[in-house]
Amino acid sequence: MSFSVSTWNINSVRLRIDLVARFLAGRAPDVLCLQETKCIDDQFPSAAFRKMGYPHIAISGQKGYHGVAIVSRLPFAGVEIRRWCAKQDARHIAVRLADAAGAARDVTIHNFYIPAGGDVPDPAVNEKFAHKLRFLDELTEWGRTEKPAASRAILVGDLNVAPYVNDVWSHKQLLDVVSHTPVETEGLEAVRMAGDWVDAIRTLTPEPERIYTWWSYRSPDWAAANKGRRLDHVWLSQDLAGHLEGAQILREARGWERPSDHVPVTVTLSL
DNA sequence: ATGGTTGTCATACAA
Repeated sequence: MSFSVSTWNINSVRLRIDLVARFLAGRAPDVLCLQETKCIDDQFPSAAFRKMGYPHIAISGQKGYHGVAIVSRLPFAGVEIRRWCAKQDARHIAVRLADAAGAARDVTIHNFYIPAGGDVPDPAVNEKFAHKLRFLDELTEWGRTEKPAASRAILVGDLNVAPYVNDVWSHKQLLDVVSHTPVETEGLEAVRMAGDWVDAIRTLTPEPERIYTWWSYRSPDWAAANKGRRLDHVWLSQDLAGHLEGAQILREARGWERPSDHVPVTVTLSL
């Protein structure tokens, strides 16, 4: 069985439900993980997803900010929502796929939206950056103590860190820019190592090939300038990494009408 | 060195 999971920071699921429909009609992943849904659970467009063939829906929303969701063709056996850094932010949701999911049964999918961290990369003067670093530390501790990737697990999301040299358009120019500072890139690497996760995208496309999943709205001609960053990730537990078949970063979605600043990332496994 | 855009909700804040 071929199993596919996508992750997409949609920057308001209500505003861009037609773009989600276009993506699902074309790519049809088994599971889609969304970040920055920006609405409370009652406002989530569940009916539209059901109509598109995604009847299984797990939501952790909040008013105006953040918000994550997982929509699926395959049924869930359980849903877990965790809170981080002693805040109520909706930045994580996980599902376990049910026996009825066939070969994908018992796969757990964690969907994260790590704090962006504000503009100034100094935790002493920027509380948002301090929060981001604390979040990374908590994730490392989570990986070390709870072993979330001990078996059949996938971690996806907008991790808001471009960890490697060729995950940004200019390593040198972004060393002091939030998302690519050494404390963040080393922090995310610590998270990955502590959990024993495998970076699926970089396994298929190793450095030094450049990979981006996000282009700022502030660049007037994003495609020509191509000043992107790889902020969106798919990580696999070791036992699933051997089943990795392919990946797709849908760059063209950045050029759709009224786009998100992030594009969908899809990984396919042979289970 | 600076300002550039977007969404939500209310005219500020987060990204």
